[in-house]
Amino acid sequence: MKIGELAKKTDCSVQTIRYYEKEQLLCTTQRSDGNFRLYDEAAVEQLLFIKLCRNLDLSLSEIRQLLTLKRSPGAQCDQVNRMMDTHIQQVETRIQELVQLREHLKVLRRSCSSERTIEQCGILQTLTTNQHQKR
Amino acid sequence: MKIGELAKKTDCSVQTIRYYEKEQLLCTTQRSDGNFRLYDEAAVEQLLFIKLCRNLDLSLSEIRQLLTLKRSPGAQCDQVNRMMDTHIQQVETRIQELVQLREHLKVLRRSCSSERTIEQCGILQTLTTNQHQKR
DNA sequence: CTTGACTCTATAGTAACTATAGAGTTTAAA
DNA sequence: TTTAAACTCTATAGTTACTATAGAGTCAAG
Ligand SMILES: [Zn+2]
Ligand SMILES: [Zn+2]
Ligand SMILES: [Zn+2]
Ligand SMILES: [Zn+2]
Repeated sequence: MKIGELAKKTDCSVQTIRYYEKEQLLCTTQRSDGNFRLYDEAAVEQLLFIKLCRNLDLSLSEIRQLLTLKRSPGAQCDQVNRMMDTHIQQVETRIQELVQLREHLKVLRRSCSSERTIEQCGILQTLTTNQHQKR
Repeated sequence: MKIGELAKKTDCSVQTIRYYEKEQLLCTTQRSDGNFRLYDEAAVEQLLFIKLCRNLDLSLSEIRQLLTLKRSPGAQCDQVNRMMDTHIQQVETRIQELVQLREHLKVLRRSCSSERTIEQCGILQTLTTNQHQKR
């Protein structure tokens, strides 16, 4: 199949597929007489694997590692598991950062109501005068 | 004061300050005879304001809008308030996405233990065989 | 008068795409 | 058979908010 069909089957844009090839996530394929890329079912599988990983927010570099690991089926699982653990930890940290941020934003938001002018704006005042003015 | 002192006072890198100038978050300043940028206290204030906004994850474009608004003190607050509301909503959404993602990752992680080989890896199997294999 | 610390501009790199431009290829209808 | 539409190719630039150079100029102290 040609790249357009692969794109449709995997719900992935044509440019993204070419990008993944350049980034070594998909190996270079056969080409037709007219220099069009030709793919088989294995390519569909691989691209779907990549998409699932991206949905888990794994980076392209991490996915590249996973693909390499898949090619040595006798090796131990440790690396895969460690990658997952690290990744989960990062997501956890990010969630906590965002929860804190949300609280900051909500407090700030409460410092203003709609009927004010910019001059009286509680939000802008807080952001401006915070620690460094009026002692 | 020169750019290095401003950088120290605001805990902001010299390159970032120059970048903010290019992006119109800081206006172009006076220059010394030797073409060095010269700043006053107002610049310190403004840069600290920008930093606080960045800590709230506001984009440079949003901050640019806020700075513009600050310059028309008679106008109404609506725009500021609307920007905050939108921003809070985005953070909320992102938190929910990440919480879901975390659950996915945890389930996936549980499908493997350390003593396995890649071939038996529950994680890789799940990612590979998901919907599209085995009917 | 030279050394070192500072500053200047311009350019490239980061991550993971997305969006062109300009050219060639293939398929189908007219 | 011509021609038009639809597809594909490569190469390049843009996105965000910086960071990191290179190569040159400025300034103060010793
Ligand atoms: Zn990760
Ligand atoms: Zn307000
Ligand atoms: Zn926002
Ligand atoms: Zn495993």
